[in-house]
Amino acid sequence: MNKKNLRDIKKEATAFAIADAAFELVLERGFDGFVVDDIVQRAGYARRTFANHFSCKEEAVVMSVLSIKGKNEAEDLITGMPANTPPLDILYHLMKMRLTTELLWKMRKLISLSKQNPTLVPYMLSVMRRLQLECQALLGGLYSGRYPESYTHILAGAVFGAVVPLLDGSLNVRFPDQSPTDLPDAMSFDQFLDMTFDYLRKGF
Amino acid sequence: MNKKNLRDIKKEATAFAIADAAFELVLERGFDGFVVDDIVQRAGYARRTFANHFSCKEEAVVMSVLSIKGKNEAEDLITGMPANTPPLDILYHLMKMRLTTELLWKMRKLISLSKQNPTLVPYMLSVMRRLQLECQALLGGLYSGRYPESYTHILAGAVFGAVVPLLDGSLNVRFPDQSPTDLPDAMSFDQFLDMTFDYLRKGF
DNA sequence: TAACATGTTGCCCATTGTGCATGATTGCCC
DNA sequence: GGGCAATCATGCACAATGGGCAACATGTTA
Repeated sequence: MNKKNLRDIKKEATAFAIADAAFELVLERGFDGFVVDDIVQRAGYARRTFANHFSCKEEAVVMSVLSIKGKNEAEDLITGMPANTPPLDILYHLMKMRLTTELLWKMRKLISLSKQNPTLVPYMLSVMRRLQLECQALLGGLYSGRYPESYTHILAGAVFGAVVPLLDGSLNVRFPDQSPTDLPDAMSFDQFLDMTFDYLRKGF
Repeated sequence: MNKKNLRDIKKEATAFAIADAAFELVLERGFDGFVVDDIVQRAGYARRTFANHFSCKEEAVVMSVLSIKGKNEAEDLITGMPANTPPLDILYHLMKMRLTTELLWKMRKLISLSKQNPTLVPYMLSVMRRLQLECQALLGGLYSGRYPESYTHILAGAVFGAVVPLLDGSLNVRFPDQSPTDLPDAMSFDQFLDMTFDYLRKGF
């Protein structure tokens, strides 16, 4: 789609190699337990290369959630659906496809890290927005002309905006990797998603 | 409400003094045209104090939009409305009250600055989230018990999420301080807001 | 294959982040 | 009002970071 040059593939690979190393380190030592040199040493790159891809440690740590490959599957799903499927339904399946168990697990880890390190929060929001732009691009390409551009943008914004409250942990939601017995009074992530889309479908 | 100590008031004052100085400088010289020392020198504080309030230059620059006082008026508006007003309508008036012309003017400036300096984007998102949390708190306090907490959170998330697409300038919307003749084919911000709430009210 | 474009690296240094200690200001309780 | 506790602003010192520049390595294109 957007990436095809071998050069671009390698560039993306180094970025994710560094980001993954950063995520490993933050799990092992906590956010204050390592420096940029530790990241690039583990990933096998130079410190200067780090600055070519990320503006700070926070960004690298958080970007690792995007290294999870759910994008291609999402594209296949989209193209396989009836052409008259409403955008909201497309987006529902897109969310369930893109927000894999592994991605949500990483998210949950980053959420708990954000409690101790609030500097992570802006970059968490940034990652959510990246996911949103991905979905918008898929939606826009599929519905080009049939819906005004503002419609898909507002819809995607509302969907992701509704999910963002999970970032501060204020909602009692159990993520897919958590045991139901751990959080007996929490609703599951799937239930939360269904409820959210129900609101959006029927109106508030 | 949450702030009443003289100490807290002073602390908030220094933060906004620094943030306002940062915003002045970014308008005068562009984001790369000044350093933290320039900010604190203009505001009359020490560099160490800057670090007590902000984690980086980006954060200081964008936080200046929150220095605009629209919060108290918003609270008064809320308490003056009928008790059975639906949350969506409350939120509509809250948005029109809180997103003043001056705030939107600053936002537009920061949006154009973000084109040249993408590092600003995460902190722009963070500011939007701060505004969202403000509104959630007002809503939550007003409706405590009558609606589930998840409802107000999802609603506020959807509303602000729908507004966020304005941040990348992908939507052709004319801000209140712009002349209609400048952007003949753009919809006004008020029209955009009305359209957004119409979607949210009736469902997608 | 040759010219070109771009990613990676090392070097260098201005800028930044932060732990710690200190004085000044404010909150609180008697 | 007086005294103690909490915390804000500040200075210092030093590690950590960001980014310009130039060299080299690798992919791209004609």
